[in-house]
Amino acid sequence: MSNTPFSALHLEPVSTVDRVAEELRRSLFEGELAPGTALREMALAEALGVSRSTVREALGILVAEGIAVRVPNKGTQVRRLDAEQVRDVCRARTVIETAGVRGWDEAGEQARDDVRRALAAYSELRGSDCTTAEFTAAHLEIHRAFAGLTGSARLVAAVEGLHSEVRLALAEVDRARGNAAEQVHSHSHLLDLMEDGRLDEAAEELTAHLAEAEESMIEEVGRRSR
Amino acid sequence: MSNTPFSALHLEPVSTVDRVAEELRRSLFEGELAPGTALREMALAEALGVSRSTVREALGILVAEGIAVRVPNKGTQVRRLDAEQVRDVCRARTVIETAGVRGWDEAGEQARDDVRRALAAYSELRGSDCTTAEFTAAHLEIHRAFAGLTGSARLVAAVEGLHSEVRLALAEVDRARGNAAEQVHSHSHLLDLMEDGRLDEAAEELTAHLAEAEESMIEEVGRRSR
DNA sequence: AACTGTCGGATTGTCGGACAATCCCAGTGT
DNA sequence: ACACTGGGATTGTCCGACAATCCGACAGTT
Repeated sequence: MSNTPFSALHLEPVSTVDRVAEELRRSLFEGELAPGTALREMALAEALGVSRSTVREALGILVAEGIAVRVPNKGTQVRRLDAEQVRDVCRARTVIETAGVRGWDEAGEQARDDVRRALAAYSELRGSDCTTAEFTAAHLEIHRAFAGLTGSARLVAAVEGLHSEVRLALAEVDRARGNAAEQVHSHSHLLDLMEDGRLDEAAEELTAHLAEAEESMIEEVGRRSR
Repeated sequence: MSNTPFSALHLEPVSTVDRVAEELRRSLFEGELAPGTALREMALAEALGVSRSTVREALGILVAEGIAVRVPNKGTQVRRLDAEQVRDVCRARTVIETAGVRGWDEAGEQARDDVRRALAAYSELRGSDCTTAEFTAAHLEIHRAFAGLTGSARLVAAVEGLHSEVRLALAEVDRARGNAAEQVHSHSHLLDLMEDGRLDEAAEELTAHLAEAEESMIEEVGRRSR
């Protein structure tokens, strides 16, 4: 392992395509672009001041992430989630995240600390003014940390993809914020259980938590489709 | 649910990009392109008789699937797996596939039958002449069916992505074929356990099976890097 | 000899334009 | 009410171009 004094340095490359993709994500999660909206390549290119090729590549990324769908010769549009798909997402989340929770003991100290940090950041965020999207992001960061307990970068990546879809379904929903205090308490309780080594109880609690989230998401997509 | 007499019909659209991506996959899994090989856009475009744009988009797909990596301004190359990454892949597989096995009872009859069918196809394939890649594909199909038991299409997709990396690591390995009889027996035993409702034992067995696979994969990538 | 600066070739990232294939829709005819 | 037809819009793919960046070689400095 190379142990130069610059090991911690890292420069992330940001291409135009990346910026376009990021801007689209932001717009989607913020709810500016409703599910089902057609993402025309030309229109986006002109709006963003880039070429069609660039937009096209960025759209490819969104499709790969699952937050947009591309129908051949028809175009790309913001993914539309029905109840069945929401169930699918939540089932997948439950599998991965509970695996993480159950692996608390074997997880590295680093991973465990990620959970604590994410929870702390989330509870501090409450009250301060921030976008709904930002609030959701902080919440999902906790669940990302749960996945991190598995010690598998690929499972973390998978969960991140699932979270993208969650954010899509929750875009512009304020109700998540309404019971913020309750949410913080719930997660904090979850962490306590893990710290106490009561992992099965924690997994059960997490499953219930996700089921609850699933319910409100289904309710939300139902409201939207009406 | 629309129940027309044509419900089973489905025409998959195959674009040039798709064909290029598929051809690259085939070549990778067949071991013609070793890990670390640089995938130059121009060279590929000329070799395949398509434009650079098309190749570029296809490469983007491979990158999204995780079987190639793109370094900005440097290019795309076949993913190189070290021991740590193989461990990561196998950990992820274990989490998802054991979840499927444990969910045998709740899984639909359809999903359970997929497992039986995949196993049957695998055992029939043994002995007949076929590519190593085809053999591996049939084997992984069983594991895909395990993931299918979770009832989540997204987990299945995740496992398929993982399997792509597995095939990358196993490219051109004949040893998987050597103990084919043993492999078939192992999976068949696994299915018996599930049919008997001894799910915990099955999950344990699967975990051991995957650990074994992990070991031989690590051995393989070690041999290659030497 | 080790380090630094410079140059040229190769490759990528992004752009603009082009054109056929395909799709959607409205209008027409029966 | 249904089938046909034509036009406009959009995508899929191609081509050519150029700046930015990277890599290796080579030369210069201490």
